[in-house]
Amino acid sequence: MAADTTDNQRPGRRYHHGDLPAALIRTSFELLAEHGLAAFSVAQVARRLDISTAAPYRHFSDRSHLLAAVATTAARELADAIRTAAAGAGADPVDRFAAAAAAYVRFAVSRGAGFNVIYAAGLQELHDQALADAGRQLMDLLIALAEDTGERPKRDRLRLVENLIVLAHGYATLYHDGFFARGRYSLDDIAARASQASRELATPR
Amino acid sequence: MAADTTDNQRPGRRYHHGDLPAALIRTSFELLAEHGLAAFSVAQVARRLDISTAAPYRHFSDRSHLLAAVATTAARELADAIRTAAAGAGADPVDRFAAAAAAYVRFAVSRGAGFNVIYAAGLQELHDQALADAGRQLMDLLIALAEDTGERPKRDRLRLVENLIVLAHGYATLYHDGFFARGRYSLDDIAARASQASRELATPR
DNA sequence: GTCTATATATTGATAGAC
DNA sequence: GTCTATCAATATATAGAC
Repeated sequence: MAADTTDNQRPGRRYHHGDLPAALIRTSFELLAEHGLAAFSVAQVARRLDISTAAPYRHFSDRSHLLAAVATTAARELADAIRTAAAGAGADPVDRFAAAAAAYVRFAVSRGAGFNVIYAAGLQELHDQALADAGRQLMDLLIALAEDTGERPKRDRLRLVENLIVLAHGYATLYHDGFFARGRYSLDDIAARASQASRELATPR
Repeated sequence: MAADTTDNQRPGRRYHHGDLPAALIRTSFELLAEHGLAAFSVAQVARRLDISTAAPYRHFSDRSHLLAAVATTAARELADAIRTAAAGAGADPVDRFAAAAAAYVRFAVSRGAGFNVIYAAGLQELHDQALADAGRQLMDLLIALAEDTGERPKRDRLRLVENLIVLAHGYATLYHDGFFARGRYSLDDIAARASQASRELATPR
């Protein structure tokens, strides 16, 4: 893959940052949204910030620890986005549940980070408490939204949460990977589809 | 990432193949199932086959053309698997539709290739006719299965196909990425969940 | 805290011997 | 058709100068 023109390393034009850790996390989101988790590299983050490739390692011991910080931020911001969407969807629990699915799709596509990053395989081994807590709170939020949609056995409630996650993540992933590109769907279209399918699954019958 | 112990390159133990192109495709599926599309490399395929890294390029001009051959095989075999599953599910169109979702999940997880590979962004630019045909036939099969489930406007039928794809691909992807690992779900559990959700969305209400 | 420079690994891909 | 050898990129990560 050719380097972005904005990532060219030009010695002599480097500069210092007031808050490099925050800048690293912010730029990581940009690259995740553009190229996905698989293509994420510390070196590319550094290039885009016009700093040396060594600089990030002063603040994060390795690639995984930077990604863990990104994942923690993502989990918190995603939970906020879902809370805001649910609050704006009114009083009907099914409306709120469906709004959560749309919010997930928009967040995952625009920021490049969803459950794949928050629960990424390599990050669980770090036993990062902040990440574990943020992930847990995100799950608890989704479970609460599912429970509100109707009386169900606990197992069915959990499966409803699972359905929302899979639908929203599936739409976001396939959209990012270009599967829907030839259909000329916009991000709003995709979010609406995930939302509608979640609504149908959540509606008692 | 450390190389697999089975991928160690040991000069002196190399051998020739009767049908290297077929072996390359077969081994590519193995690596896709283990590490996913993002980690796929021609070099690793060669290492596992105990051949030089140059050998594959006698049969496929570059990485993309090898992947296109893999994707074409995947599309055909996936369509076969779905046809077989539908045929074994009986006469009820909803049963057949649900069986297709389960078949997709099993295929995508066990072979490492689903819509993400068949419709991978980089492969569309090759304008490979065999791949395009195989992908089209796969889609036509899913559309036919969706149409059989009930009278619907064309737009709703297409969205039902889309829902199946997203659900099945989402379950397969998140399972492969380890999201369901801590829940101790088996592949059969995951396939059943994708199937059940597809069934609910396909059931007229 | 950031830089330069470096060590090491892996990749995609090619040239030329056999 | 396969091998050896090699090149240019790119990656992670570290040592030591400033």
